[in-house]
Amino acid sequence: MAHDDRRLQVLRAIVQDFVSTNDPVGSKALAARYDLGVSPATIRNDMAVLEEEGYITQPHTSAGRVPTDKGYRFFVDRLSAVKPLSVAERRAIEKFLDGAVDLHDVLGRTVRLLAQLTRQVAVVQYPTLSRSAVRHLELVPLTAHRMLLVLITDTGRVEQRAVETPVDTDTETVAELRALLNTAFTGAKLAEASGKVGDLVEHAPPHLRGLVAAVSATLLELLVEPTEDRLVIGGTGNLARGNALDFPGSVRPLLEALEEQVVVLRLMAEVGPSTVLVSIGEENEHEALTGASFVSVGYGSGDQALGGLGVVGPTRMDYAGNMAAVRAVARYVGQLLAES
Amino acid sequence: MAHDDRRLQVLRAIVQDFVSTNDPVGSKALAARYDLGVSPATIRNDMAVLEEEGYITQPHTSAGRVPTDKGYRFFVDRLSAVKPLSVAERRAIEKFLDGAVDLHDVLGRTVRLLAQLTRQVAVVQYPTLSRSAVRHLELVPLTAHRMLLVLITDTGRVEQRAVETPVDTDTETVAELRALLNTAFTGAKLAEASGKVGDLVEHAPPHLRGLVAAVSATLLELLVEPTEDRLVIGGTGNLARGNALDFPGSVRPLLEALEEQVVVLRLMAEVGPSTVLVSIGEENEHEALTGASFVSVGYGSGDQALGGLGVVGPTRMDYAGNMAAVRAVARYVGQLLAES
DNA sequence: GCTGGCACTCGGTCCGTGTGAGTGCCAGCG
DNA sequence: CGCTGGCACTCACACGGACCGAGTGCCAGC
Repeated sequence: MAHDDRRLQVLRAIVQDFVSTNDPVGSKALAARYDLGVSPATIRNDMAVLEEEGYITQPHTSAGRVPTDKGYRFFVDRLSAVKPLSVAERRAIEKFLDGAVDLHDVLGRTVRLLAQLTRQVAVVQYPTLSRSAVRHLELVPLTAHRMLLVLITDTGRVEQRAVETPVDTDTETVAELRALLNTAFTGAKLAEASGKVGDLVEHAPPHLRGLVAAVSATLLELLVEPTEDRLVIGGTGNLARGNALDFPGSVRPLLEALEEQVVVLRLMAEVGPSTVLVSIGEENEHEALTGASFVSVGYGSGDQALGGLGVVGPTRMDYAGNMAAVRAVARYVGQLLAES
Repeated sequence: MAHDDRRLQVLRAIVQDFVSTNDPVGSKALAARYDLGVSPATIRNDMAVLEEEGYITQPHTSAGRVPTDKGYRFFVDRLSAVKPLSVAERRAIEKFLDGAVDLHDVLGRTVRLLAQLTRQVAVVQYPTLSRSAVRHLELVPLTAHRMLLVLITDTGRVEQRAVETPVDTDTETVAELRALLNTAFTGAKLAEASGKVGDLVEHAPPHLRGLVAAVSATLLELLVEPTEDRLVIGGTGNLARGNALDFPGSVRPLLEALEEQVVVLRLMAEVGPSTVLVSIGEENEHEALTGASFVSVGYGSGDQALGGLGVVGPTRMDYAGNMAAVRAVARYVGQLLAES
């Protein structure tokens, strides 16, 4: 019915207006700024219904309406068209990311780029180890009973750990060990690698078995642990930008939650490439994020994400724009990593 | 004279009181809380003098006094005793830093530790490459004309860069090249390494010369560039903690300056180990930091610093405590890196 | 089912007042 | 000569009432 239809247009207008002005929006202002073809009084009726249904609310009696989390959710799911990026923006992305020299640099540029495009806090996850493949394993002898295990993945990540060896080793043994490891693991997805470890130890020549076991143990640690703790964050200054109203209490818990990383990583765990995930206000499990929204997407060349990236901002954010920016950046990053 | 002496005690009391209460401090409160042995009226006279000399100021006519940057400077230089850390704190430091698995982890823990101890924003610089020594150089063939150069330093840093080779290479050539590089560079300070590059190219066997040149060029890049862009920041949530008065405008420019990294790195460039550097308010060159103070010190085993670490906070901070914390943490980090 | 009119609500702002912390100055005291 | 108590003065800030205007809900009429 034209009836319901207009009501949704009213909701869309409210969201758009509130996002751009940060003022609760009243019926009169709506009628003036958006061409809804009806009078303020009619809009008021629609607003009353929308409020009853929980899509909007009034901060206080004589103020305009503000979208609720539910309102934003509806807007994101049903009312917002994907906003294609301008040519200039696409070019900016390319230009910004080109010339990155290594993974660290790529992610650093990415996070700055995202923060700049969206004017929000940007987060970028390092490529998960479990979905990367081993490019090379290197052993560097430090002392007779100590060596450094270096893992280089096809996504450009480099991880390292010291290994205490049970027996003294000479360079020759190390070379042998290195060859053994690389034959076994090079090219293997890290997720599969964990499975191979047992095999390897079993089939290792007797004089190396102890060493292989020690190194494998460390390698396993490498595969499991650090997936947790790698996140690049940027644009935190944007939190202090908008109206103080954006974040009810203060930005402090939010900053702390971001530094925790775990919180964000858990959110990112759910994203795949191609589908942009939007988590709005109260939908976020972590308390510190209940006043914020999170827009994220996975990046990676294949169908499985290597990692996630996204932005965090007030629920009052430009969802369409941020979703577009996040998706576009993820696509470029995916390409970039596939190339290298 | 007892005269001047008391005036300095008054200044010290003002700083201490203001730091802990965040209220401009009046003559009466001073007389009550600190045992200065004189009446408020006398203190008022001293305060008038201190104000004339520029050590304190009144926010407005009928308010108490607040230290100026000059006042803090005097306090730091002449009035504050180094506050030794409690045994519990020392133990906490040890406990917190032990169990770090690699450099990234060490620095991550350090920054969290510092932020927690001081309740300020903490910054930790990665060990400068130029003062580290080469532990190992690794070449990983990617394609026939592309390889990855990995530099591992004695401080645990790992840097990598892709190298486009002018000619196709096979594994044997790569092995030869690797051996050549490691004989030339292993153990060398990176600062010296730059000098050796020319020599190496000249004396390289003819069939490798092109390769050596290409790799060396990349190596040089590695030595120069990334010293700029490595900084770990933590505890930014602490900025939003204290009174809003602490940072006049907002915390935004400060957050942005911190993300810039360059600003902080320039400050850190000046620090050596053993001497704690304190930069107060207007003393900071960068505009965004003029409302903040910066306490930093170098860390490293020898007499030259491998890098710097420190905290950033409002000029109204506990200088003695922060200086002690920063120094203690730097000492532990230095030890930790020397061991590994 | 839309519209214009109308009474009502209530947060924000402005303004005048009171209050209290803090000051500077001064005369007197040890 | 320096310290002290007293005193008049200043001024930010909190409090409270009045006013204003945006916005609402409701209702009768088209």
